[in-house]
Amino acid sequence: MGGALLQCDDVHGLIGSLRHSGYKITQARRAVIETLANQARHITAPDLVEAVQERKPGVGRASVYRTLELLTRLGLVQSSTLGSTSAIYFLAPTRYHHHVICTECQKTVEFDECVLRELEQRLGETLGFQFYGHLVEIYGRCSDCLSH
Amino acid sequence: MGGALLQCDDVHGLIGSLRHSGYKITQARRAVIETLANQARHITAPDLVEAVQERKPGVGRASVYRTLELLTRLGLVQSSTLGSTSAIYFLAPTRYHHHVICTECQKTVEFDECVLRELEQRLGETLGFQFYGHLVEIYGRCSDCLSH
DNA sequence: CTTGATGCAAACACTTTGCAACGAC
DNA sequence: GTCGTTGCAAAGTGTTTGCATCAAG
Repeated sequence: MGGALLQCDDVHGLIGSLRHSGYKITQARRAVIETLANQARHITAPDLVEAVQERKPGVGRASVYRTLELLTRLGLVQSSTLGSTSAIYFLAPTRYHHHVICTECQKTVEFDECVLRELEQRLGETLGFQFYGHLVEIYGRCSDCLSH
Repeated sequence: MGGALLQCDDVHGLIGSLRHSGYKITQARRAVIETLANQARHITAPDLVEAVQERKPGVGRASVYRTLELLTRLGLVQSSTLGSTSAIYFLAPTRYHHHVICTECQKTVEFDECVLRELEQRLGETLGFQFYGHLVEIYGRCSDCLSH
């Protein structure tokens, strides 16, 4: 299927990025990247540890966490918690407002515009879901961090 | 400012929902709800514990976690981790695809459509950000769970 | 060879649970 | 008065760190 090619691209691209930034391409890092690229979907760190060790026994827990930290710092991987270690909670939105987040300094800016209403309606009809909210976060680097 | 009114509405609305569902309105629950409504932004559980205890000393850590679990189950609060206890990680999207998530059975459906490109461009210009990705998750209940 | 990266184990942080006591209704 | 809820403390998970060793470049 098409997925395989994409995964392959992902793996090469990520490894290239690491190498280009001067990081060594180790067995542990390679295994983490391959495993991540293999995921259809989000994965938690503990699940990733398990999956990585299945693919390449002997890789240590800590290396998985360290690789995750590295890839996130380089912007190659994203987490849903803005760098904090635990989940983030927020009131289910009654009015939609979302966040623009600088992944370097964690500065955030709210924006109110919601472009998802129409999409939500359409998806709901197609999939038979009843929706009550959504999370939209846009990641980037702010002007301050860009100028460093 | 307008925020205060909104917060007030939030608090009353949430407490009403709880009461309506037959849950008792306790000091601990009230403190958690007020604190949440007071947040400009996301908050992690540990930070929430601290903030709640500042507002109302004596409230136990466990009650904060239990209230968070309750509110999330009722759809009044959302977390960014889809119910899992730890952060979720994913490759920074090169092609945009997002997820529709049933918060009851955790079933997810991908969709490719991305309506955020234009918004992203506009926001980038306004705010001086350079973006490299975004997270979009739409929460609801799937047809199976709706029919139970 | 050199030095960054690793695996391990111990420390630390976060979350959940059991239970006696309490307080919302 | 009843029973759902609480606070506490202990147990259970998840994450980070120090350090001797290893292996990528």
